Amino acid sequence: MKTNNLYLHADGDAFFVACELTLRPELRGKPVVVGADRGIAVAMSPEAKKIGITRGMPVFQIKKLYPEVVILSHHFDLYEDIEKRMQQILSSYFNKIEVYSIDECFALVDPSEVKYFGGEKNLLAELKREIEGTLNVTYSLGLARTKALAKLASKLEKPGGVVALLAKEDEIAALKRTSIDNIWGVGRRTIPRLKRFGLKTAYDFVNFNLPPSFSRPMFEFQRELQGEEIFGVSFNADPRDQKSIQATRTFRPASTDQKVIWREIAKNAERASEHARELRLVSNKVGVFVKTSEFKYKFDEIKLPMFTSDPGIILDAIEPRFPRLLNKREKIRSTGVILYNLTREESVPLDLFGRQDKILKKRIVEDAADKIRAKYGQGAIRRAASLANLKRK
DNA sequence: TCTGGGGTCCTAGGACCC
DNA sequence: TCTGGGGTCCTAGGACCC
Repeated sequence: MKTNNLYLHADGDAFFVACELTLRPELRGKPVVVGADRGIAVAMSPEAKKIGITRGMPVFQIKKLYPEVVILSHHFDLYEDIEKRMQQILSSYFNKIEVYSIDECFALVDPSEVKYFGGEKNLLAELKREIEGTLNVTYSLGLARTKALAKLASKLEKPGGVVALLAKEDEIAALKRTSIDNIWGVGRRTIPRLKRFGLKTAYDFVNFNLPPSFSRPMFEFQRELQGEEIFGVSFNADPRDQKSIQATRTFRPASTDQKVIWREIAKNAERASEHARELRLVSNKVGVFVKTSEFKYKFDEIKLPMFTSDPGIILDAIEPRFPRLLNKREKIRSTGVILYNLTREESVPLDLFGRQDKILKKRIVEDAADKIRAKYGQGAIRRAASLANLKRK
């Protein structure tokens, strides 16, 4: 049975800025940037884009070059709240939706639905009216035969665009208008490879005979753009199915001091394991990295002696391997800790000696610490390591 | 004093087994 | 004696995404 599914993609316009403006309407019409704490611009209002600010531009540079720009720091709770309400709106229209990221959703659109609204134009207009009326935030909408085409469609007339690609000729025109640099799934490594074959647009990509040396995802994105349904809309993932958790922080000034760097790693291990405990997940493999002031990464991976979310055990495992990430000459600007192989606590098999069991009991201590932090703030409790030095205990 | 932070999936190659 | 051909699991590293 051949169905004619359609896919909707909704993409928040300058989402973090738009969310901030719901609380600070007096800033509307001004150049506003949301900058990840003292770091780089992650979202820009159209006015800020117009004067030349781009994603990734360092905040210090923006301040210097464009003193008139308002720079806000981010508030993820607010964005998540608006995302949830967006999810509710979409759920009231469609049976199957997928929250792809904090500012993007997909929905599977049944053709009967389109009919019910009297055509795709009406459906999209109605949806847009409801979203913007309720949330006071604008989204660009794309409707097409596949996910990849819908995503391409929503990009075409950002911000605030509503683009339906139903007729074949519209689809072709849209592919021709999209540069090879802006294709979902084709990243910075692959773009130059494709350009070497003379490809310039998504249309060229769709009609290109990909050599087998390209990876599977590349073939899948290509077929999606050709109109073949490869990616379905998946129901929202349970956070407990998450496969990794990471915590990383940049610190200033960059340092070669082992104690300083270790303290940062300890803080990250605490934050990552706290997050794991919130989700009641445990890990048996940990990754640790440092980033030098030249932006060079050094990475190591360590198998843990058991499944755990205890920062003490995690730090004990990292400690002997830590010195080889450093050398005297290179300054370190940030560190990170990543927990892999996340497994639900309740599904971890107990080992022969019941060690695992003791670890889980030890969790109670950490839980108490988490509660205190929740009540009195992050600084209330810290492991000795993140306060002081290499010699813990 | 200069550039966040947090994720997923694929692949090639080695170990091991029959 | 002179080395086939699978399968599966794990790992490290790379590529992609927001």
